[in-house]
Order: sequence, then C-alpha cells, then structure tokens
Amino acid sequence: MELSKNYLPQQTEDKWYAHWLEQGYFNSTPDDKPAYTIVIPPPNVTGVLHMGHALNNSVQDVLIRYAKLKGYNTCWVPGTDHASIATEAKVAAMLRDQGIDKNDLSREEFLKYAWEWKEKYGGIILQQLKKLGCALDWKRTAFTMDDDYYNAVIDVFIDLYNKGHIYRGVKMINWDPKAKTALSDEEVVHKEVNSKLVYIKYKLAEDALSSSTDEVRSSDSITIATVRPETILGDVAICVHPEDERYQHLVGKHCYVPLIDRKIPIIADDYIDIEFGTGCLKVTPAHDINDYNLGVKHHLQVIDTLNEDGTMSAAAQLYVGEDRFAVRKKIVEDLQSAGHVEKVEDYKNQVGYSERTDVVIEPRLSMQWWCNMETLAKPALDAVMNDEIKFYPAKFKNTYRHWMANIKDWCISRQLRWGHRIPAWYDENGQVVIAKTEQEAREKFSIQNPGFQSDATLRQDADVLDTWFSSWLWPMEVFGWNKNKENNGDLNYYYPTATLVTAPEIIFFWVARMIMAGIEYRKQIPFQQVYFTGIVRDNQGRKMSKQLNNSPDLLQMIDEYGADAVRFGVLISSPAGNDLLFDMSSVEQGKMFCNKLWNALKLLQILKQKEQVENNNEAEIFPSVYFAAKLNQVKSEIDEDIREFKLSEALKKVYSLIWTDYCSDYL
RNA sequence: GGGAGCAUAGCUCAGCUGGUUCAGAGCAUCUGCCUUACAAGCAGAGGGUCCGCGGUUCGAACCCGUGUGCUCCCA
Repeated sequence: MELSKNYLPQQTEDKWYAHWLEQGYFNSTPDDKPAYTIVIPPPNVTGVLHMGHALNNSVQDVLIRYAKLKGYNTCWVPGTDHASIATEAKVAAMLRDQGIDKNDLSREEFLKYAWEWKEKYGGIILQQLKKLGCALDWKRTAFTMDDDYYNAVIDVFIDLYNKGHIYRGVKMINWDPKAKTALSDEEVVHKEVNSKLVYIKYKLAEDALSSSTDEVRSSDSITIATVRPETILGDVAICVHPEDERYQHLVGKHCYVPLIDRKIPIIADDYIDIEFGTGCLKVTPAHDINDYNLGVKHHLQVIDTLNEDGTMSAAAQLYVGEDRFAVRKKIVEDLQSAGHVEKVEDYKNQVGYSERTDVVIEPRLSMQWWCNMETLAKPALDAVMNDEIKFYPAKFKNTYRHWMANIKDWCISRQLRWGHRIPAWYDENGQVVIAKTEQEAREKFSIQNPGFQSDATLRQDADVLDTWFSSWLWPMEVFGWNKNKENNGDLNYYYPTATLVTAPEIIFFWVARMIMAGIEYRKQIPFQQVYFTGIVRDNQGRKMSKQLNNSPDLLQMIDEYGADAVRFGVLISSPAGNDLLFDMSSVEQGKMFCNKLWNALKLLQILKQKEQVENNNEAEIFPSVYFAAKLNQVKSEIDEDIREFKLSEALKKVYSLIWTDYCSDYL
C-alpha cells in the first residue's frame, strides 16, 4: 500500500477506534488473569469535554493500556453523574427559553422534561471520549440515576438512618438564593472581594447611659463595624470581649438597633476579636454561623430577615421584599441620613459563593437532613494514613488528614427535584418515618402509632439528596453491588479497583466519601491508589475557565491535530501532581511525533522491498545489538516512571527513544 | 488566621539517599543544508549568580536556618 507523504490522523483514528469497538477489545469479563480496574470519575451529564477531562482521561487510558500490555485483565468503566444542581439549572434555563417557569410545573412534569433533556443531550461527553480514543468498556456504561443505582442510594440512606448516622435537624447551612437550595460546606467557594466596612452607631439605652463613668459619658452610643449592614435588622445583641476595658461598664446593659429601635442586650464573650473594627460585634444568629453559636450559648432569639430568594422577609420590618444587595446600599444611605454612620472604610474580605450558580451564599438556619461522619471517617482516615490506599503525590495525605480529623456533619438534603428523592414520609401531624415506599411507610406508621388511620394522607419529603451521596457508591455500584452483595462475580473480581485518577479539588467531595462508603459497605477500600492530576492552566498560568474563554475547543483540536497529538500535548506537560501549563506548541510537537513514527514505517516498508542483506558482519549487527540494549534499558525506566505516575517523564523517554535512538541512530 | 507547596537556560520542567550521566531534556533562538522516510526534516551552536543571605560539610542545586516572591487548600 502506498503511504501518504505525511501522517493523516483523521483517516486513521476513527477507523481504528471503530475496529477496536467491533472486536470488543475494551470489553472485560472476569477470568484467571489478575484484574486492573479503573472507574471513570463520572462527568456530569451536562458536561462537554474540556481540558481537564482530556488530561484525566488520557492518564487513565495510558494506565489501562499499559496494564493490559503487562498482562492484566483491564476494565475501565465509563458513566455519567446526574449532577442534580447543575442539571436542574440547565433544564430550568431551557424551560425559561421556552417561556416556562420551573415553579409552575409539578414535580412529575419537571422530571419529565429533565429526563427528556438527559436522553437528548446527556452523555454527549461520552461520545467525545471516544474521539479521544479512550479504551472504555462501553457495555458497562453506568448512570447515577439508573434504576438499580437509584435503589442503592435509597437503601444506603435507609440503612444509615437505621444505624443512627442520618438525622433531621435545624442548623445553619449555606443557602444558595438562586438555586434556592442548601449546599454542603464543600460546595461553597471563598473569594476575596472588595467590600465596604460600615461603622454603625447604636444608641445606648437608659440603663447603659446611667452606668457610664465620667470619662465615657461623652458617648451616648456604641459603634460596630460590619460589611453586611442589611443584617442589622436581624440583630439581637451586641457582643464585646469580657476583658475589653473600653466596654466593661456596658456589659449587661442595652442599646437600640438603628431604624427599627429594637432594644437588645450588650453581652460579653471571649470569642470576640478585640482588634477587629471597634471590638464590638453585632450578633445576628439567623445569618452567621458564629453569631448563631453565640446565640445558642447566650440564649438569644433568632430573627430570620431573609426569604429563600435572598430578599428581605417580613421579620426585617423594613425593605421587605427587596433584594439583599439593593438593601445593603439603601440601608447605608438611610443610616447616614439618620446620623448612625460613623465612617465607611474599604475592606477586603472573603465571601462564599455557590460553586454551581456563582451567587453569594447566605448562611441560613434551616431544617435539613444530615449525615454524621465521625464513625464513617475514622477507618477511612486510617486507610490512607497507613498507606493501605496510597496517594500520589503523597502531600495530599496531609490535606486529607486535616479534613478527616475535623470532619463536620454532612448536609445531604437539597431543595431540588432532579436527584434521588429522600425516602422520608410525613403524616398530617408532621411525624416522620423512613421507608422505601408509601406502602412501607404506612405499615411503619401503624406500628408506631396504633391510632393511625389507614387512609391518612402521607406526604413524601420533597427534597432530593446531594449528588455526592450517590457518587460515593460509584466504585461498588457500577458492578451491581446493591442487587447482589454476596455472589457478585464482577464485584468480587474487579473490586477493589486499582487506581483512581482524579483532581485534588474533589478530594473531600468524592475521594474521601468513596473510601468511607467502601469500607462501610464492602469492608474493603474502593481503590489501592489515587493519582491526583494537576489543574490545567493556560500558558500564562491562569486556570482554564469559561469566563476567561481561554479553554481551547478540544474537538476542533482533535480534528485538526489528531487525538494522539492532543494526548501527547496534554501528557508531555503534565508532571506528576503539579499543575500543567498547556500550550499549543506541545500539541504541535505531538503531531510531529506521530508523523515521525509514520515515516519510520514508510522507511521500513521501502527497506523491506530491497534485497535482504545477510546480517553477519559486525558493522551490520552492532546497531541492532546496541538498539536492543537501549530499548531494554528504556523499557525498565518507563516501568519505573509509570509506577510512580511520572507520565510526562515516561513520554519524554519514549519520544527521545523513537526520535533519536531509533530513527536518527538506528535506522 | 491555619496548612501544603514552588523558585534550576527565553519558556515548560528533570535532577532519588550531598561526590564522574552535575549543571541536563524538550520547546524556542541562531548558523548551515530541499540529503529519495519525514523541511512536520537533517547537521551543528549559543545560552545558567541552580531566587538572595547565612550555616553544616573535605565537598551543597540537593541538608539546616533566614529573607523575598509566587501558587494552592482550609476557616
């Protein structure tokens, strides 16, 4: 066959991928060989392929193919995550475009749209992974809301509830006013922003005035500093440090909240930072976690001044129905004209944003479902600290230990519809039972409460579970764990999986929780090693993001340069555990490398056609002997590199072996 | 505020337990070549205060201290 002058990946890659699929090379069934298993970090069903996926999946593909080369029975399981909040937002946006308000739809109607959307657009990313050439066992494609998977999640909820790990309670949570749902601590992203620190004077009450000594009598007010002036409407106390001499005489006395003239006490607590602002803190238990804790300690009332959409509630008395940020401006003006503002300073502070909707999070008191993590965390912490599960790079052990040792209860309920609906049932009195079906719930109610009317109306909890409450089962449930726990051939063979390849950003969201779930439910770790890839940045070191528009179009790049070139480009600049600065010149280099291989093949074909010369004199034999030795040496070096996940090093060695040793010297 | 990490050629990075693979690779740059596999190529060249300062040592890019600059994570 006549070979083209240069390598044309477009003509090659699709052809061979189709061939591999047809031959079923990627499909795995248990056999006598040792297993090497990877479960894909399931991309969101809403996802489209970006650089992070390209890196992550190229790494997994290399590991899988290398293990296969080494004689393992390899299995790489694909799938997608239902990504409740991200998907719900997408579907709601689509409906908005059609002039439909999501809130006008019943739950069933909304879910119908959501499933339609999922069938139509969900999983595009899986097709894109094929373009990348990934050796995934497509027969095993899983989805976190498949029927079996759904059941597994619900069963786990019920089980943890029965074990006493899951409970319902009112606590301070992170509220996303756009998505109108609670978020876990991990879903909040802290950003530094420029704010205004407003110093507000609170008029002292009579009891405080009369206690003032001569030197402080000059002041008839007490000043606090805040970046959230709109929250003063929910103030229930002023707090000072017990050893702060400036305010000793005021402790136990009272003052008035400006504009609304609520009389509130002045209390003392050593939580206060004397150095900050004026040393006086306004206490708003409904809208700040620390204030809430103070409130609990000092038995203060809670005034919730916010509605779920971020507007002021009736309890605020003023500005009712107006947005919190509009009110923040307005209230400062009103305070100013009423003479309550002492000064305003520029101030940089950290503000929490929703990871998904990017709106400012409001701390809010609300009734949610919680999962106590302590007993689950203990063995999961040990497994990593004693290297039963190995982290690469090992520095992430520290991060992991810190989080696991200080773990807080996990808020698992979300005020969304797309997801696994919480199996809690309420009767007309608000009593609750946990049951998989309404039928079971009725039985439980009648056992619990002999007077229970069999025709009583039951209402299922409207909330769904946090997405990660389903993905923590991923390494087990993709092998059908829940349906068949004992004689599950696949599960016994493939689990624990070999390597997890993921981003350090989700070490708590996902990695830690999979370890907990694996140990709790399988009595086994879910994977033997975790390789954390770096973050993909552009050549200026900036994180790739939609906002910056610095993320190249991968599919276009694959079309233009070929998947191998793209993979080369991503892997060559990806040192173990460090961020990678992605630059098109590496893809360019990858393309040339493919071309080099192509031309070496062409040369070989030409040589083959020429007459064979007997390789018997030393001059002929020497190059072969030399190259064979070199080849063996590089092979063992590469073994070592891959064992340590130094993939860019390994690739560099292959590159110079082929280019310099093989093409330039040997051929 | 607490923690982790980084700083080596113009750029991206190797450099393990201090010493003959210690100053390296790729890219970029420069010079000369269309040489029948490849100009997406070939042959060659230049390029470094190993961040600053101090210490340990017979010997430091490497170990210790310190300063500076940068990044990430957590609150």
